[in-house]
Amino acid sequence: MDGLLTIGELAARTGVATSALRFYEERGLIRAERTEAGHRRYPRAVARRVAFVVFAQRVGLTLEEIGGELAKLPADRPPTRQEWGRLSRTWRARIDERIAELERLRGGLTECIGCGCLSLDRCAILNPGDRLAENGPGPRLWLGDARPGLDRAKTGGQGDAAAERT
Amino acid sequence: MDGLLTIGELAARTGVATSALRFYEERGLIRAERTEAGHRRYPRAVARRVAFVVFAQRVGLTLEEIGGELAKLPADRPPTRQEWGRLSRTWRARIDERIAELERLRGGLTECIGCGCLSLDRCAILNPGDRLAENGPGPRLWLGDARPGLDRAKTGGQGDAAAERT
DNA sequence: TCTTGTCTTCAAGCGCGGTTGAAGATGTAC
DNA sequence: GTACATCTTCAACCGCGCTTGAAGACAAGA
Repeated sequence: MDGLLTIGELAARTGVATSALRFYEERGLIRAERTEAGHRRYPRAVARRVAFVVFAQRVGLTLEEIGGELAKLPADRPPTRQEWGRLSRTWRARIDERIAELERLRGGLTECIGCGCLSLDRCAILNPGDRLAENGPGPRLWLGDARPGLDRAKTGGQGDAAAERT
Repeated sequence: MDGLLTIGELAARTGVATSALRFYEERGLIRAERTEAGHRRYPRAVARRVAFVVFAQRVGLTLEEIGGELAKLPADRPPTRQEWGRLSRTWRARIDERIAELERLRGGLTECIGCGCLSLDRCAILNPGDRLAENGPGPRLWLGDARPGLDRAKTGGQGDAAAERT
């Protein structure tokens, strides 16, 4: 044991299933050395990367985005303070955005919905500025498009999804 | 026009694609009357339900959960203050939880990760209490299981997903 | 009347993030 | 040397939240 972990050991340490680890590798998020027999061997630093993936997912990033972030970090050593500093600033911003939105929604629970105005036309929360009908897609406007990625509670389909109505 | 909307009109008003509206109907979230020819006709109140769905998705509920919530509300009239009061209390709690988690994660950006301890074993944020390895599943522990549903950034698979490692 | 647009159903497909299972190689403990 | 656990790849499948497309009915204006 050169400080190298088998996939099972890494799974045990990180709490991430082996199938997920292989999946992450396929997606380029982590990498493994191989034994002669073709078995994966993970340097310890990989555990940090896996932890990073889990953390980032929890924050609300997609695996693709996480891959992009990971590409900025060294694969084989802990990141420097500076490297982390850059990264965490971006993340912090995204988290703040999402929190702000949740607070806005929470406010809507009493102010807008509570007052019965969930009738849509007048509702500033559900219908921010009446740009709605003109804009095309639709739910994307409130749901995802404005903030592509964060929480990705619904970046939904794939293409533009330009709805059905002309 | 009895105050009844066609599916296209409802789509235009709500910003939700007709395909999604049919999908919601299939899932029991909304209902439509039918013309002789079988075309859908929506009472105006349905627009409120659709708005509700969008709002709730944004908060982070699944369609199934939203169906449950909608079942508690009248289909044909605006909800009373009391009805809204009950509902919004539960929601507020969920939003608060999610915000709290995001704040915790944000804190981790500097306190835990920033200090380099993303080495997993000592990390209080990634590894809340070391119950991790014992508990079975794994990522579910941090990711979804604790808070089944909210934000559902990852309630992931279906069953228990008891990983691969014994 | 004819054309164009909107509606219907039904089946299939997509992106995401994996899991499951089969078939086989390898490693380890007794 | 023989079990039995762990590993490999590969293909298929899952749940979620829809979208897309085909094939056909219906509606409204010129």
